[in-house]
Amino acid sequence: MAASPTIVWFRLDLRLADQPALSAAVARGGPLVPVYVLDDAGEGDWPPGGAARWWLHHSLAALAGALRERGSRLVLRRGAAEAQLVRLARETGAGAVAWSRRVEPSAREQQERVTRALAAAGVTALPQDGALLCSPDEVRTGQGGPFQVFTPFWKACLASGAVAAPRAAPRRLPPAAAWPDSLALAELGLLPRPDWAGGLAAAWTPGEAAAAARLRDFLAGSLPGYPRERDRPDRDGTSRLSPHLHFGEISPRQAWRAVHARAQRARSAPAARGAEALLRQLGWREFAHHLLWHFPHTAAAPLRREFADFPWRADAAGLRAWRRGRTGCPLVDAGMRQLWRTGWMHNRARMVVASYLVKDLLLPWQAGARWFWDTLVDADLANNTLGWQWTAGCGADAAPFFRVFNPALQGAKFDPDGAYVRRWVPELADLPAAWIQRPHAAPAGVLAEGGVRPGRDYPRPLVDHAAARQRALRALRELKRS
DNA sequence: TGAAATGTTGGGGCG
DNA sequence: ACGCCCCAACATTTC
Repeated sequence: MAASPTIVWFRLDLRLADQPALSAAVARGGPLVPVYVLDDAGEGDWPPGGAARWWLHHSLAALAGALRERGSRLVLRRGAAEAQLVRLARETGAGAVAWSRRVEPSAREQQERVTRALAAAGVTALPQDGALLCSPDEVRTGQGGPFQVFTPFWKACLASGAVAAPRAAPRRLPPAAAWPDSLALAELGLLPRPDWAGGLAAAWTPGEAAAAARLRDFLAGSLPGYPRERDRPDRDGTSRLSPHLHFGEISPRQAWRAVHARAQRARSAPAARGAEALLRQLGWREFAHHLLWHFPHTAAAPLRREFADFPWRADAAGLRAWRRGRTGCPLVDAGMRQLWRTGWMHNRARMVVASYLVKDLLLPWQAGARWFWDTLVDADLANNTLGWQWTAGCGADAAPFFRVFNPALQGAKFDPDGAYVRRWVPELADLPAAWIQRPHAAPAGVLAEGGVRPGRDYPRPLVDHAAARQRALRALRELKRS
């Protein structure tokens, strides 16, 4: 008897190569029914934000195209995943649903609802691992608990066994005998209206093929210089793989193997160091997912409970200025405007703008996390949570709260010519490098020459950094006393 | 995956 | 030649 159809429920794994859910479905031997279900309610407090929805639209388009090339299709549905999947199983006679596990709290609840609904309908659930190198329950401390410090976590991860070879994409996918109804992609309503996504489209190409090309380009060019260049927002030295990894257009193990292979071929010390540095970044992604799995409350609340009472300020105008890149602090504004325009921000700039919001403005990290969630194409709940709690000093292995970034010094170190600021804050472009990171302190003649009238062409600083730093340290002492 | 304050050292100018 | 001071460079401590 021929095997019944299998539904491949695509989630954050929008690829065909090294796709465990797809492999599991193919292994069952029957026809495949690939589906994507847009289930905003199922994402709880964190449905994808505007930039991520734009990405998702184009990634789904790419996936649908790749499926068509293999004789299949992508069915699109909207609504509660459990209801849609059960309905689709009835429509197609599917006997099983395969998917890739996720670690986000809402996604876990959604998985449980789906599993129950499928069981009730007599359909087999085939959940798979594959979004991570180290499944969260696989690595444990000596005491058997979850890790809370990166380095031992990463060591345990590396020691937990060789990374399996990624699987190639199936050449042909057995089509359904009769295709069920599908929404048109546009009906998902993922594209912004009015269309503000021009900057995103100029900066990015979503989809599995583009992800592979991005990795190839990075390996061909930037890998040896990566350890130093990755810290320079004025250079193009990062991998830019983050949105591709978030949407699963490339698997961490594909990236891992490619980076390793490239470093071995090169047999050069810089390439080897570059490979190690990039893999370490993959490690932070693993660590973030490990933490969100074991501490699901941390997307909203600090991991270190004592920080729940931190005396944050309320300052709507300050928050607004930060969001729009009008704080009067050039490196912060450059980062925030790069984010707004392209849906992405250089990691060094992320640390600086985050430190500025949390410590200079003394605003809650959750407000920053929410803005990043809405504006980043790579918005990922685990990574975003780890990053913000790291900055705010309230997370696992976090920077101590008293570690306050000085934006002008960070600018001098990592954007020494001011090229990054010039690019994203053009009203400062004619200032000399010596003053571009702190125009508020520049002599009047320098400002006049550069065509900058403080408060008119460029905002005066919201806060004086030295004073703001002292205020932040006072707030920390206040917290410690209570 | 800081920065500022504070401490130490050592070379050179100078009386 | 010597002691003294200055200060840059570096190290350590503190937030």
